[in-house]
Amino acid sequence: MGQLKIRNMEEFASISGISRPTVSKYFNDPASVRSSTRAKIEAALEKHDYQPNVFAMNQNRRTTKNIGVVVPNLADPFFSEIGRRVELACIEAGYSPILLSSHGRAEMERDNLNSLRSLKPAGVLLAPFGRMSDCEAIRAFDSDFPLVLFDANIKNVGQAFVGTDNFQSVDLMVEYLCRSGEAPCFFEMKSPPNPNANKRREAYIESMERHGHVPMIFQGEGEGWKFEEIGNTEGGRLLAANAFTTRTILCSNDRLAIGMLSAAYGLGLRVGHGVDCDLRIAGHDDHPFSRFTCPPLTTIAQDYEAIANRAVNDLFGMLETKAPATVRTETTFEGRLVMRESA
Amino acid sequence: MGQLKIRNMEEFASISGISRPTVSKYFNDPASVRSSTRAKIEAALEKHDYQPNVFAMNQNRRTTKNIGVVVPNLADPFFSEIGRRVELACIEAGYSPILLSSHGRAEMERDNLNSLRSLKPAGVLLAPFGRMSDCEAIRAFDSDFPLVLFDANIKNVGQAFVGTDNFQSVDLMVEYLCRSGEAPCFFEMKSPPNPNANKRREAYIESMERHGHVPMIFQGEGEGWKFEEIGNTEGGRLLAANAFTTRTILCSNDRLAIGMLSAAYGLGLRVGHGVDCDLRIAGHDDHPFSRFTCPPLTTIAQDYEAIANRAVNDLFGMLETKAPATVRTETTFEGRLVMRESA
DNA sequence: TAAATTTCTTTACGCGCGATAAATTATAAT
DNA sequence: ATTATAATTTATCGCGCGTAAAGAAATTTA
Repeated sequence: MGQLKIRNMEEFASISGISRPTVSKYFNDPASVRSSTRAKIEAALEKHDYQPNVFAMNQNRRTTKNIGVVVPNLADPFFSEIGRRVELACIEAGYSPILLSSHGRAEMERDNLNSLRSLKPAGVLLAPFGRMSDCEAIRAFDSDFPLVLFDANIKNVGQAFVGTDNFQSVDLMVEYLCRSGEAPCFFEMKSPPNPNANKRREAYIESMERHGHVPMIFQGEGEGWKFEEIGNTEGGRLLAANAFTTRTILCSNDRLAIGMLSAAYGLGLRVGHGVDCDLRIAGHDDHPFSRFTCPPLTTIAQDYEAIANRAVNDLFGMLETKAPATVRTETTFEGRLVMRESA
Repeated sequence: MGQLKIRNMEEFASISGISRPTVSKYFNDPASVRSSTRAKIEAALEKHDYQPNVFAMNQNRRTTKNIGVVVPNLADPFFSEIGRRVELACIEAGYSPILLSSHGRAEMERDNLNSLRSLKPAGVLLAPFGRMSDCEAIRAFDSDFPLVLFDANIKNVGQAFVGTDNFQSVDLMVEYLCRSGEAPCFFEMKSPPNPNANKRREAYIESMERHGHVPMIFQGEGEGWKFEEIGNTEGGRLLAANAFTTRTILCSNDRLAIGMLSAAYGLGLRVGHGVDCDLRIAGHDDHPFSRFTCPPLTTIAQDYEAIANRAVNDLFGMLETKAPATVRTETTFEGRLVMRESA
């Protein structure tokens, strides 16, 4: 690397034998300069490892290379997984992702968006809380920055939405459960903090009716994001009271199912699809630990990779075409049935 | 809020009736201006919601308010949990945390540190990979920025280290297991990616010998961070082969234990401390899901909150005193035995 | 080879703020 | 009221880079 410290672009330009404005142009877009000068710059770059001052760049550029990525809760493996992929896709595309978690609190989502404002992001990928969100704040943000929603949709907010088709995925599970045994009860939280819960309930009802069954919905008390605990205590209570009307239970998400599996184990109930089993439990999301529950959890796998990539592509598409206000798109990917032993 | 848009500090200063340098001083440290002028500024602030340009501030300030927080893998609940607390503690103290995950790859740890360089952070909190890390890079970073290590220690790197006392915690578990039954075997990965694994093995050996037992160590093949899978396949293989020399197994961490619990379930082995049980399994870390395994996992709880707070305090302490090179401190917190049903 | 085109250099200015010195004013202490 | 001290104003510079305009140089086209 370099012997002398390079303080600024001026110095680097003179060292590389190119004028500063041209060097500036290079860093903005290497393809915008002649290949011979590009070669000179890159030769100098190898010898002297200089990189432009980020703050000065961002202050003066019309638009930064910052991409905000906001998720409701990084402690939830679903979001840490999808956040990870989004982050990497942004880096790949030459942008600087800024990953922010709202730690399960809607007011922090608002704060995060406000923090992002001052970073003048080129665009933002947001997995909103949904109706818990400060929708006004999000809408305002939408009108100021390119915004793409993922995981949870808000009507007419953002230039695009990318997520999983809950109606398809839940129907897939209901169909499988019905075909392989009893029709499933549905277990969820009474006031769920996560946005897809309502969609899944509706999808369950619709699917059950289509299959000629009466929907059977059971709700657990409890607030916040402690799904496992609620699945354990509330689900366990219902199990112990023999409240479920069939011996097959579809949980609104895997974390509830994990809690309920634990409760079933404690009650000495044998979960699985075998003839010697007492009940079947299924989930939704293919949580990273669902493969290792006892028994392993039958669930719906969301296509993390596809969702992340599509969301990023949708955003970058509008960034590059600079399309001001084209049509808002909604893309949903199908869930995949993952058959394991619990149902 | 404001009617007219405020473009810069100059405008805001004139609106609030205070000179720009004083306003600048205020934003640097509100306590540094007289209370009467502070009141004027804050009055204007309420009416016109202005905030200084972050990029201009960071470009010109000697030191920014940025704090880098680098963890090996946000997908691991341990790090997402401790990262979360560190993040919040930084915000509380008026700094801007920048949370970066190295996604399980040591070379990305290096990249993350390099990215941070250009953000001129006031300080950095790093949970390093340990010997997998590019120690040279970390050392170089250490000499350029205030650095505090947490979770995993590297000799003489960083101004401070904060973590859990593995010797105490493992000893606590070994003692409990010995007193309540057989002495434990130790299960770990042959080449573990996480840095505390070696410490825990050594601690196990030391503790076993102190208790008059011969250490019995079993190692599973496998690379990377798929602990559950390795615990499941490799641990399951050892269980099936009846390879463990006692019926009590202490796993190097909870995620391995979770995998092994799943394997034991599949093998029809009854895990627990009851007289009717086939074996006992214990872990380490009090992973968020350990309460919901089947059976619930007996483990060691690390004091996340204390570690996070202490690490942040250590860093901010040296930031404020501007102590150049005082004594390097190492702080370890004790682990707490969490007795559940698995052992 | 000359003309047309692209790319580069030079020059100059602006971005929004931090920092500082000197002059001024407000507050506290005597 | 007088002095000492602290805080503020005024003025001016610097940070590192983006951007624009005009002319020079290199490249392509005719």
